[in-house]
Amino acid sequence: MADDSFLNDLPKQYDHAAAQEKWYPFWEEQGYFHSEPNPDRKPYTIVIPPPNVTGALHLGHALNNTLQDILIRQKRMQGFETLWMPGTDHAGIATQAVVEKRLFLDEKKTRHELGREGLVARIWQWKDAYEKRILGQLKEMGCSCDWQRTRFTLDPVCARAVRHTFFSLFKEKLIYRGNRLVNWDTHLQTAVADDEVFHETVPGHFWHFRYPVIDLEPGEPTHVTIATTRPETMLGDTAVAVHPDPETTLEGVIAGLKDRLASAPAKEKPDLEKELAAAEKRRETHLPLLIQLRDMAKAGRKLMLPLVNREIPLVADEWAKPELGSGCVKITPAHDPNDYEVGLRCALPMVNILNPEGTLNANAGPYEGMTILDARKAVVASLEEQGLMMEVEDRIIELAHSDRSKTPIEPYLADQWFVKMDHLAQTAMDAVTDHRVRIIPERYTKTYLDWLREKRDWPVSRQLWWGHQIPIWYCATATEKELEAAFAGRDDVVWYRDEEQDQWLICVEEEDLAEDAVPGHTLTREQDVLDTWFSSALWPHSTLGWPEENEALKYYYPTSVLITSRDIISLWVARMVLAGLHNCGEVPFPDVYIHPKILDGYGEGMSKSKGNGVDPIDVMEKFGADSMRFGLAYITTESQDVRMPVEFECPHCQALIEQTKKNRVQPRVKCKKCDGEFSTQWAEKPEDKALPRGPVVSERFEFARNFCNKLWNASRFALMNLEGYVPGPVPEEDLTVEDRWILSRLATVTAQVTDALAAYKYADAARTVYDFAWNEFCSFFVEMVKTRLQEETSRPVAQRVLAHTLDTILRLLHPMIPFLTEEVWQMLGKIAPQRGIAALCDAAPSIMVAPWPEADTERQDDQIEAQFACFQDVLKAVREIRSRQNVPPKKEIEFSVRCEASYADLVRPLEPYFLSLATARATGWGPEIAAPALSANVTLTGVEVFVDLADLIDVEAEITRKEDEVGKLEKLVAGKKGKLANANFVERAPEAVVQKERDALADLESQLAAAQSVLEKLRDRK
RNA sequence: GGGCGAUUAGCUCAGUUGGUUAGAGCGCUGCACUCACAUUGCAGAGGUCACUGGUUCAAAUCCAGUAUCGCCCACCA
Repeated sequence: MADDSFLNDLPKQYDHAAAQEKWYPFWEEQGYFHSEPNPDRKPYTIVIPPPNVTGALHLGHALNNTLQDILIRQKRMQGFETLWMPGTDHAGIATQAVVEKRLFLDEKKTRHELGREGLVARIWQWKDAYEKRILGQLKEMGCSCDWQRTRFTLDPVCARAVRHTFFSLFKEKLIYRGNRLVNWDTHLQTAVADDEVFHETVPGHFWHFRYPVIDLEPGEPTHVTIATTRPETMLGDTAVAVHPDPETTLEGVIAGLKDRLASAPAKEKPDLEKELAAAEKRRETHLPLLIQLRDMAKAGRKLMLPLVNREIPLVADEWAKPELGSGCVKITPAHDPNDYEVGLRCALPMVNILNPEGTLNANAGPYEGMTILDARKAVVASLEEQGLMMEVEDRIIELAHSDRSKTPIEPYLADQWFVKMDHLAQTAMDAVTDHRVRIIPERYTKTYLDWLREKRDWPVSRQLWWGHQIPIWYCATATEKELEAAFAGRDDVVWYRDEEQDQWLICVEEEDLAEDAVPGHTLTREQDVLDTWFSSALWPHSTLGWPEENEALKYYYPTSVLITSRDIISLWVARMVLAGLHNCGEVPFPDVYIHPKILDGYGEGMSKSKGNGVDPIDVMEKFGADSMRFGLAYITTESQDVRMPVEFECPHCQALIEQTKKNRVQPRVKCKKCDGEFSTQWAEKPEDKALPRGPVVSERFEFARNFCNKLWNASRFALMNLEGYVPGPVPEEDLTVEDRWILSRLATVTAQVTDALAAYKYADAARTVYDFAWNEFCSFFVEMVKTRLQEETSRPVAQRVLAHTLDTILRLLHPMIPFLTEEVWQMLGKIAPQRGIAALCDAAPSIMVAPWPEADTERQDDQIEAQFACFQDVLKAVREIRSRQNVPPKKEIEFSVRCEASYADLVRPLEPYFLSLATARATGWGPEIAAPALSANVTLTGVEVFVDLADLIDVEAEITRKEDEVGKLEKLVAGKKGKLANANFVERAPEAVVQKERDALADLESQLAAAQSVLEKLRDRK
């Protein structure tokens, strides 16, 4: 006898917190998350996109990880040996920046006061704290990662992979060092990548000033005028450029404008005309001067750079646009990307005027030591003093800022390390074009290929302390012979001569080199660390222990799918593909699924800096992990990003306060309902921090919470009614119509959910099972089974079908709703340990390891489904009449149905259910049924439902309703008639479509006739 | 500047290869709480599918253009 005492204590509402606390540790103890290579099963592997240890997870992470766990759990149930590899990313610059910021805020200390070791130790502490928090959040979400394999991009296993990769790229000469212009973050004192730079518009000025011409000859201009938004950079100017062919270029511009004007729409013409007039005027005013200057440039003439009194050449270069400004442009190769290119083309010296921390260096002469802004003021003042300053315009400037420190970026010349991309990029492109890697949705392949096509070399060095230090040692003094002697017999050391710097670059594969590794010489190690993406690029194989040849790597690599967001397709996905191909000779994954982005109610991305970010922990506390997961899966459609309006929840009265662009950046917000105040993430002052915190939540998860609760209660009903359950096969003839209907639908739904998940159609899977569980299982099957459970004879079969159907629904939902399904599974196992209709199965000890349902296609029965649909139609008609006639719920009514005899035969077996589902009793079925004298009526296709309510009926209401119905039907009939009267349609449309329309017309006409006849009767009786 | 995507009910979204009277959830209206569930049930109202053209017997769906919004990439002395 099963112990079912727990049934008395089941709460009416699903207690998500209790279930989560109970089952996650259980799964862990059972070792279900852990995977080992198993030759008897196929592997299914996902590596987590490692979250940055900079902070806690946000809702985007919750979505990303939910989608991964859904696949992992499903595949595990399908019998794959599943590995979900978890881990975190050290996120070099981002993490160092937050820790430095904290250090300064809390202790007023800079990293220089702590030193490299001290700071790195602090960052490890930070990492430990946040890694714990991140992994904790994943566990709370129910993620079934193999925690025993947890990796960190900076741990020894990953470090070894980084060293080996760097070494082999260096050996193949795919890594080089060069003096290049980089985006310099003067605050963090490091180069940052292009993608770590954002632009912000700020008000600024556009200064026009002039440089004197040296050795002036008669008829020549005394000065050359140039303009800039950054006048202090003139200290680093090494030339002024003018276009080599201003005549043709200007003519070209004018011709182009004329062409455009000819074909432009009227509303753009005035602007174009203005532009053309300006260009033509310029031909008169500027061109002669530009030609003269060009000739002077070709003659090698020089200008005097004021303030620092340096002679600089006038050069001819196409970068100077004759149609813009004065037509001349100052060239500062060390501090501007375009000027840098000009500098290379014209072999100009590159004068760096900046110190790493953003002050001016000795090259700036009298301005040495000043900050950029101070120098700017001083330079402007000096130029004015010397009468060289012309006009000053106000101008809005798009200023580059560092994403990490939020301070302005300075273009800066520095020694940097690069990975040569031409060949590597090509391999990554080929992998996608020949479909070894498939990107889903497909449109993102364009993003991927477009970026790779540029094949821009990848700058991989960062002047940071937190990261993989570049394994290069420098030696300027040794000879090649000495190196050969020192590293004789070692194939883990290679060296090249750096001609630019006149020194040896020595790279070693694994062990660090000692200072005195080359006798008689001192080696110094490169201080820079590698770009974070360098280690992330190796993630799919480094986590499996590469370069070590081990069983896990062989078994799990390549992984099965990568699930990520679109903003890192180029940064990460492309680099993983090329690194995987380079290191392992195989793509890292055959599929890349790009999921939607979660936006707020204004259509903006969520971020901490906007204050609209939702913390998954808050969502789970309010709705439960199951609801969050289901809600996220439900919105994951292929086509679209998703808007999720967010609200503050008042901690005093739980009222929801709409988030506006205004209040979401305030440190405190007042509740509109209870007037209580609460703090937000912006609270910094003690008086704000003292207030209770108002979490940012979204009501979008409510429907999922309701669904979970519905399931919980349906399960509760089933459990409470399985008393005396005896397992056993059910003979086919014992199945009722509703049994066969639900089993048919169950087979279809099982197939649909399985197919949807295989195609990454999460929303389809979620919607399908939601509709089935709620609208078919709960609303019909459970309701209908109630009466059968009351009777001894029908009870056993009813119980078996009920248990089996619930069992299958639970398994279909488990990947999305893991905790609730396990909770019910365990209870169901106690009462009904063996389940099934034809063949019996012992319930698995956990739903996590239960087999994924197979669609029982033999049970799919269109006829039964059609029969059931008829029943549902009539039931709905009866309910509608009840409702619109305001019949009290407990009052029993009678109805009759005029229909074909065959229709009557279909529905009659289900006749008793009209009583339990609509408190209604059928008095007659068939073609001979006559309309009662006074009736409420619903007309269906070939079917009329009558309720004789004699003196209770609200005749007036029925007349109005019927009139509306007749009007509507008349319109439809007219529409159809028109369509069929169109010879074109009848001739050209496929016969089947035409026939369909004819049938529809006939049907509508009969409905109309029926409705009219009822209406007439009602009018007569009035 | 280049590319990608979106625009369907008050809100958030579905809508297969063009083909019945365009759907769901929330919200709204009415009715109903001993009987699994009020986080519920039953019923109802609510849409010129952004706009303008085109293709077609037939367009929410295909094509072109316009408008608005979002995202990515590049660039701006």
